Amino acid sequence: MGRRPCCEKVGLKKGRWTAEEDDRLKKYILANGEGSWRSLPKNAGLLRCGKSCRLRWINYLRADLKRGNITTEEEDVIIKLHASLGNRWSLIASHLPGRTDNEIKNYWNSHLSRQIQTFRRRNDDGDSVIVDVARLSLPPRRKGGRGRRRKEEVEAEVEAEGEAAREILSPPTPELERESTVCGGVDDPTEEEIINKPPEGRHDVGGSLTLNYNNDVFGEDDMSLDLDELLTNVEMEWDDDYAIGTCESNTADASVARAVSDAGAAELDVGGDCSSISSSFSLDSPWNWESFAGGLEWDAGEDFAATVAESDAVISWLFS
DNA sequence: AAAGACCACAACCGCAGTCGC
DNA sequence: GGCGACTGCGGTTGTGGTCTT
Repeated sequence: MGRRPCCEKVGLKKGRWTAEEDDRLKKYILANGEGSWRSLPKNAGLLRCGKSCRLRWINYLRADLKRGNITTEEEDVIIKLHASLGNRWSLIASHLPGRTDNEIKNYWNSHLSRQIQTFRRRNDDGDSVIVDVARLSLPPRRKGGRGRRRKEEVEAEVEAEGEAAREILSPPTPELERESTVCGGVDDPTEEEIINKPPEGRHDVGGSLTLNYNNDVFGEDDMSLDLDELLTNVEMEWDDDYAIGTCESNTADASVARAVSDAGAAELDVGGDCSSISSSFSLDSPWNWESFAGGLEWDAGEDFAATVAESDAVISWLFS
């Protein structure tokens, strides 16, 4: 026994909407308001499924939709939110006025995921435990529901999620307690080398960092999240305009994204199922571990108090 | 100029959450 | 509490336009 179709499909039209259908739907909704999608097609004189009408209105006909390409700023927001929220397109869209979840989903699938996939590397012999720290504190997904939610409910949810998103976008910078042997055993480049070296070529940097999370949620005093594998091999490739970060990791779902600000600062995001770590640094000066760690920011979720107990890096510069 | 490949985006489909009866 | 109706969401597919050969 199959599922009952969402609406009677016999005789219903599928495929692209015509201008006349758009006009009819738009006029009906402007006159009668949204909702009652099941009965809407019949009342509006459309040979379409109610779901199709809803999609058409939400993704195309609504007056508050923003047209045009996704801007760099919007792309930045999408990358950051996706690193923390995953494929929760509607939630991501709620932070981009005038953009729909479908639009963002399409943009991600056709642009961003490919970019990121290009720089993603996997190490098949990894057995690291995946701890999705950032997502643990998120509210559960809400799906469906009959009728409209009360306005207060919606506002409260948007506000709560907005707070979370703001924290993700600008997390507090933790105080780093660096050990004295940060560059142990490896010769740093001289100041002259740094000054004279143009921001191009290849900088290979190896480092490790351990973060300890005080975790009351799991009833453990101290849950250690070892990021050694995550940051074992970070390679920076310089371009005229931006830096691209790649990361080799045993963590199955670690990913790296890049973002560029107008000021010329680059940002390396290490996201995915291992919390979210990012560091900003200027392209005007050569990249190094100190500047990366100095600008280190992360989002550990509101239920977690994150402290850096140990930070340890072995650095090597290989100028090509 | 034609054919095939590729890409972007619109639209569809099925699942799942919530509500009213 | 069970069930069906309704709706929102995310994955997937289809289609038209553009680019490449």
